[in-house]
Amino acid sequence: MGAGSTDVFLMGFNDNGYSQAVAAAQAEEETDLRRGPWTVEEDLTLVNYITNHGEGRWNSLARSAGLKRTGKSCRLRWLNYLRPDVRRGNITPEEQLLILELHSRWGNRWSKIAQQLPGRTDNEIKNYWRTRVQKHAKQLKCDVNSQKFKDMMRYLWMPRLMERISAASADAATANPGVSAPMEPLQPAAIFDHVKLSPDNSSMDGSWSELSAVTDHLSSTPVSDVIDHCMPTEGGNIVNGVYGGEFPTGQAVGGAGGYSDSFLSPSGYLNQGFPDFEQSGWGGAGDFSSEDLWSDDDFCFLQEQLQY
DNA sequence: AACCTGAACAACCGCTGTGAC
DNA sequence: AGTCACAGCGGTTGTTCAGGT
Repeated sequence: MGAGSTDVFLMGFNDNGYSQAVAAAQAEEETDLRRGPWTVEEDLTLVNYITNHGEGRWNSLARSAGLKRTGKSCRLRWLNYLRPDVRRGNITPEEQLLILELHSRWGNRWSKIAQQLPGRTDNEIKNYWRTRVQKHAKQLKCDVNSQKFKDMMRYLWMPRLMERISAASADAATANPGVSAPMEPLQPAAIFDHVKLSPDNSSMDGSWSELSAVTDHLSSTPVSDVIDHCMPTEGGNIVNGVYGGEFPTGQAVGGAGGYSDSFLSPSGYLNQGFPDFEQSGWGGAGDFSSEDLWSDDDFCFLQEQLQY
C-alpha cells in the first residue's frame, strides 16, 4: 500500500467528533486492539514500516502497518525499544552522575534529562530513578525528595561516583598504556561539559563551567576532603538540594577557604567524618555495576547520621 | 522442588500542549 | 474562538525473573 492510498484510507478517521479517550475505547472495541507485551512479529512489522515510511502520525501508522495497536503503543515501543540508537545495558557511573546532577536541577523532567544522555530513554531513566535511587532513599528511611537525601546524593554519592570514574579511567590507562579503554569513560568534568544546554536552560545561571570546575576538584580530591571542604559558606546557598548556580568556582578550585567545615546545616549530619568506603565494600575501581553504591556498613553509618 | 519476595523493566493511562481546521 | 486529533510527558501498573527461604 503506497502513501497515497494510505492517506485516502485514513481520511475516514479524522474529525469524528469523539474525544480522544472515547475514540480510543471505541477503536479498541471495534478493532480488538492488542495490549501487553509486543511479539517479535509485531516488532518486525513496526520496524519495517517505519524503515519504509518513516515515523510520526502514530495512529495512522498503526493502522497502515496493520498493527492492532494504538498509535501511542507503537510510538512507545519504537522510542523505548526498537529505535536503532537505543542503548541497552547498565547505566554507567558517568550516566548515573549525570542523572543525579540533572535531576537535582530539573526534578522529574525525564524527557529533558534523557535528551542529555544519548541513547537513553525517559522511561529508562525514570525506571532507574524509581528502582535504584528511590530504593536507597527507602533504605535510609528518608524521603527521596527530602533535603536530607538530596544532600546525601550531592555530597556523598556523586563525589563517590566521580572517584570511581576517575579511578577506572586511571586503571584503564595504566593497564593499557596508549590504548583507549573500552568504555572510554568521560572525565567527570567532561561529562558536564558535554551537556548541551538549550536556550531555555539559561535558568541554570550559566553554572556549568563552574560545575565543571567543581567536579574537577571533587574528582581529584579524596571523598573525606570533599565532605570536609566542599560546603559553600555565606549561608550555604543551597536551594532545593543544589547549589543554585552560585558555587564559588575560584574558591572551590583553590581548595582552602570558602567552605565551611561545619558542612551540612542545620543538622550537621554529615560533618562527622566519613567511612572508609573502599574497605567497606563500595566496590573497587572499575566496578561499574549499578549496585554496590552503598554497602551495609555505609547504610549503618548513614542511618546513624540521619538520626537527628 | 515449591513458594515467596522484591528488583528491574515494559507497557499502559491520564493529562497537557500544540497545531490544524 | 472553539473543537478536534495528535504527540509527548510523567505517573502508575503489570510482568518477568532471580534469589532467598
